[in-house]
Amino acid sequence: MDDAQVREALREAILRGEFVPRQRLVEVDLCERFGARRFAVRAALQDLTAEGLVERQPNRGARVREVSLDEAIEISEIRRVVEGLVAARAAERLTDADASRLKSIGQQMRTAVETGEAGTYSDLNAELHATLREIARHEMANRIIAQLRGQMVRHQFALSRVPGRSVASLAQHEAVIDAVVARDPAAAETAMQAHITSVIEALRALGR
Amino acid sequence: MDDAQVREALREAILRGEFVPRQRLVEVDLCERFGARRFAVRAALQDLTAEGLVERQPNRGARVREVSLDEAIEISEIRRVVEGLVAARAAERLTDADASRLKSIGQQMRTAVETGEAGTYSDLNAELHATLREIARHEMANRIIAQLRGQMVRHQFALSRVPGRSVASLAQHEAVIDAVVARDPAAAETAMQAHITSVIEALRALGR
DNA sequence: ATCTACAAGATTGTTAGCAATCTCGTTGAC
DNA sequence: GTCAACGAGATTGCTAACAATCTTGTAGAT
Repeated sequence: MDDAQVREALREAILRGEFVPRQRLVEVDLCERFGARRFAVRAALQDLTAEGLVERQPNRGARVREVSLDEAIEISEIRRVVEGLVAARAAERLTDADASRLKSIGQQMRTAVETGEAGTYSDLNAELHATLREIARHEMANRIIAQLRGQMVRHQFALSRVPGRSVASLAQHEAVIDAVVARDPAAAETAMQAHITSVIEALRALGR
Repeated sequence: MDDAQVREALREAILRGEFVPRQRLVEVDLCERFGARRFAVRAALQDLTAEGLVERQPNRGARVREVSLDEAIEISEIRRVVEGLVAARAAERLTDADASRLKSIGQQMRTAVETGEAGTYSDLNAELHATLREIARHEMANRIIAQLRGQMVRHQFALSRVPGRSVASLAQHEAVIDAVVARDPAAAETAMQAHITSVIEALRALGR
């Protein structure tokens, strides 16, 4: 396994909770776990450190970096403005096929909420956001969002378990879809920002 | 010199134009240039690759990454929303001392434009943006802005040489200062976004 | 029982050198 | 003259091993 593969595998392992915040990431253990040599493991650790998923201290090795609630809120504030930009741009670039697709996702989300399928809703949530990014085709925004997402996974999990969260977010997602499909960039941006403001508020409520 | 020092030195060298876009960054030459061993140079190259300043291809080494005009425009679009967030937050968090400082910078900028000191204006421009970031204290925004800045330096240089650019931007900067000092977050955000929209337009004009 | 000192083991940081790959220049064929 | 093949040199990728640093457990003193 080369360093890019280790990096991908380790990132996924962290995102899925196999390695938890503050956990030591011992090189020799990672070599065994991923079937790689130290060279590749060290390179992967360096990259994941640059990404903010891992922290390293000289002579003391690497740990999964813990993202505080305050930091999660700041990250969400950045997401609010950047995903607002994405939504606005999607509204500008939308094709008819895109519109159909967004409507379809919206309908599936409503069904998932009505039938109480939280996992499906969560998947569709991710799919909606990804679709907007595809439509918008703003490379730099995509890069930033991808990077920030890795750091938020734990808090997102916590949020998804808040009762009523799906119901609340459904209306917001639908508003985003409606505005984008209406090809109204300003409304799309506003709707997306309102949605993520609601995420921020829910995060703040977690801290109380 | 350790890898952090090489990274800083190499970043600075790239930003100041010692190494130009597309230029090969040969490890052994960098070792000599920075008085470092290959280990440190390779680590620095890896980090600067993650930062987007350098690109590396397997077995073919590293080059200074060229940032296209299109990418510069996308970067500026991100800056527009993120620096808008910073301006709004600065407006919320401003102290009286902060206000005095911003006003002082604004006055110096006006003087620089009136006396035709483009270099001074450019420095003050950077200082204004940095001061807003200090006031806002949004760690994640600062990180993103710092990273994007490194990638924009070449296009910023091109912009600063556009005749009349300083005069045009002075009014915009003053509008930002006024809104922040007035503790009006929405106006601050709008003013900052208008300023960077103007940057984006100037960038687009460079391509024609 | 608690605290300190020390040594052993664990782990990270780095080196020197070799293997692998690419680039470029030269030569020969057409 | 152009193009292809080959070899030498340049450069990157990686290894094995050693040095440096930290952590933990044990023994001894109080």
